[in-house]
Amino acid sequence: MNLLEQLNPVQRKATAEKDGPVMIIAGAGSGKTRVLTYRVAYLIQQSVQPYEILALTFTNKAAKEMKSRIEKLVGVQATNIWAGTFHSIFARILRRECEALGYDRSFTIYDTEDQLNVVKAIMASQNISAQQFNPRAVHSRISGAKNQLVSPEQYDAMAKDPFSQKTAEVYAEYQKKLFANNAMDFDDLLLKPIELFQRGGNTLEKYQHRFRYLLVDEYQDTNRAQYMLINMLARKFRNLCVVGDDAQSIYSFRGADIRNILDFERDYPDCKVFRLEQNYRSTKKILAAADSVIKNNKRQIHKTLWTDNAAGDPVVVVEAEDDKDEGVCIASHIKEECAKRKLDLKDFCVLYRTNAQSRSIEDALRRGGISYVIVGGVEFYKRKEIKDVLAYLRVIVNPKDEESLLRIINYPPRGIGEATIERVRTFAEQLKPDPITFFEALQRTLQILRTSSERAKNALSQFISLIEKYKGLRTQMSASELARALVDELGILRRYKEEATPEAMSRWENIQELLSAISEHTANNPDATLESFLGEVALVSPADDETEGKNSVTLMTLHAAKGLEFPVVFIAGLEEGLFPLYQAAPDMAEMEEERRLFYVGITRSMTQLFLSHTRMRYRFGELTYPVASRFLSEIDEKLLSFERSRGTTMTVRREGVRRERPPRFIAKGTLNDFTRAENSIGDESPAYEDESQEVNHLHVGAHVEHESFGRGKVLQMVGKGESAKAVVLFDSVGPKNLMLKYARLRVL
DNA sequence: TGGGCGCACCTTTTT
DNA sequence: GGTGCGCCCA
Repeated sequence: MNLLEQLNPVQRKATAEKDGPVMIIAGAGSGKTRVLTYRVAYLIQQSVQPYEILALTFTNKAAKEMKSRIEKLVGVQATNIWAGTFHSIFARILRRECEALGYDRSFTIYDTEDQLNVVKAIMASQNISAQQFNPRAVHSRISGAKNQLVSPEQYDAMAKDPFSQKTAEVYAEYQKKLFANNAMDFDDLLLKPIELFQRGGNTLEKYQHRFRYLLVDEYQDTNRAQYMLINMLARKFRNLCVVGDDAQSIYSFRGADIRNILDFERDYPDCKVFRLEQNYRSTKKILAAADSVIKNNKRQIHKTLWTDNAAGDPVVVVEAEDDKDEGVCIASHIKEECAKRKLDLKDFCVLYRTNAQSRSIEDALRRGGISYVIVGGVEFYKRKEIKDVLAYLRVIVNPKDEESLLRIINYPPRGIGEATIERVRTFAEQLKPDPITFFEALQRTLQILRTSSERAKNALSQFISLIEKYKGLRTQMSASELARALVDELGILRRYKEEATPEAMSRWENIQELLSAISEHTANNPDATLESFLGEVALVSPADDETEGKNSVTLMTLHAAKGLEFPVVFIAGLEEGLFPLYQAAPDMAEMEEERRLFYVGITRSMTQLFLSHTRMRYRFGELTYPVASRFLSEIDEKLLSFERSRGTTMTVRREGVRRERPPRFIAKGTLNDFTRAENSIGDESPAYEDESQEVNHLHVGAHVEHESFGRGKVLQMVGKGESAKAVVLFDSVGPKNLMLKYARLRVL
């Protein structure tokens, strides 16, 4: 098969430029992934060994997609290519090499929550007031410093104001703590390899030879550390191909440095630059809209996107009454377009700036009977019950992981309280300067703790033997068997089952799902271990979830949408303050990034684009009256058609009451008064009374309908009178615990 | 020691 | 509107 014949002239040239530095500026929808995959296939065709190729992406999804597309072109050889996210590739390298840096191979990867806990613990131990200095802000500074390759010492030297000085103290301690815990955070996964490569010896050379051909996707989103890594690896053979689009750089909040792409030609004066400017995705009007927006940004690489596609329909701007109405408008447009253009639900996607916005849209879709999937949202592996079980597994694998140890030492409750933990701490302190891990301290405390209660002592010794037991079992059982045995012994599932509340039931299910995930991992990988599972889990993102195959509307944040395309796209919440999002005064650089984000959103769309904003929106629990986004006025008016909803599409009776009163009412009091008054209106309305009567006839097994959750079955009744509750298993959302007083259930 | 309740703060966006 | 944290009581 001649690969090159299937490409347009520029794509072909970019693909066939086998050696030396290459930069491909790939506009939205210009076949970027195609070029990347063909390039890899071409390299292999030109006798480059697959294992000599390293392809770096930002999401697991992108890596997977690339791999499977390459496999289609070159067959099973593709499995030998190293393709993955920066974090997963370098984690893999670190597992092999970290002993040179003093870590064990079983190091734990800390997620954001773990990182924040460490910061909080350090601040507490250093008597830094969490009131005065926000731990989140401290953590974010630390992470920022790490991304910029600023060491604790350097940070300290630059710290002028009190906040920075405190941060410097915490930063230094934080690094020590993580090392002592044999743990790395996300930033370490990039920093430590740099450290490793800079140490001298032949490690760097080894990997330079190993990865003779480097490809980097989304180069515009690389941060300082990633930039360093790429350049270190590429220095020897200079076969570096980066692909990116400065107009789609949307991760500077995470340390991405747009200069990396803008300065590539300076870094590699002999580089070949190719521009992919033909867009194969969108209609002329959509492309023109995107262009009219992005040209308001000052700093960008010049390029002109064009397309042979049809002119297409105008972009529709929808003004909705409020956030609920916005959802309803979206739902009705979806139905309408579905019928008119013979589209499937999977052809639609709804994008928003913040996750919080999904709620009202979900409600509307649910009521409209439109099935949907959310990409992202609450991450499975961040749920409490999952993190609890994972903490056990982590401690079994890496007993130095104090963070996880503290999480489970008294979970499930076994009578080891703060006092006992404090006693162990003091004991460990006494042993200075001979540092021992917290787990070792626990073991030794047993021998010397005479003062503490017999109960605490027993609890401690049981806990320790439990951990020891499973550490021993690791060699005799598969990861999944061990996890099942552990969960069983802990009685977590039983506890949740007995609790029988909807939350507990959902937690129960999640743990089951976790166990299946471990089984699946064990089944899929011949050399699967607990470590390999934990390592993988630490780096998955919710955007990696499989959503394909389901015929549903896709809901996600604009950030999550990068790299995807849909025939019909809705972008919701185009209001000043929300999109562009700002907290304080909007700053120029941030505004340009917001604009690029909007550009990314627009260019996801193939044939139809809807942009919506509202006249009223609930934010932070309060009603606000937003102004339409400046981005809307940046689009050439000739490309737009306007539409206004009067909100009459709303069908629920309670809203009917509210609509008669709104702003006039507010003028008389504060917003809080309004909120309260509004509730009492609802509570006293006859419609509500009627329904609550009906509820009295509820019984277990009854089929009911809820205004937003749809149909369900009553599993359990709890309490009486005012505080009566029902556990209802809904077809759409699963189990829910509802106060009968408020939930207006209709018996079917 | 643990659990329950009420309040404050909140929210970008993600590996 | 939700979650995490701190306080108070059994």
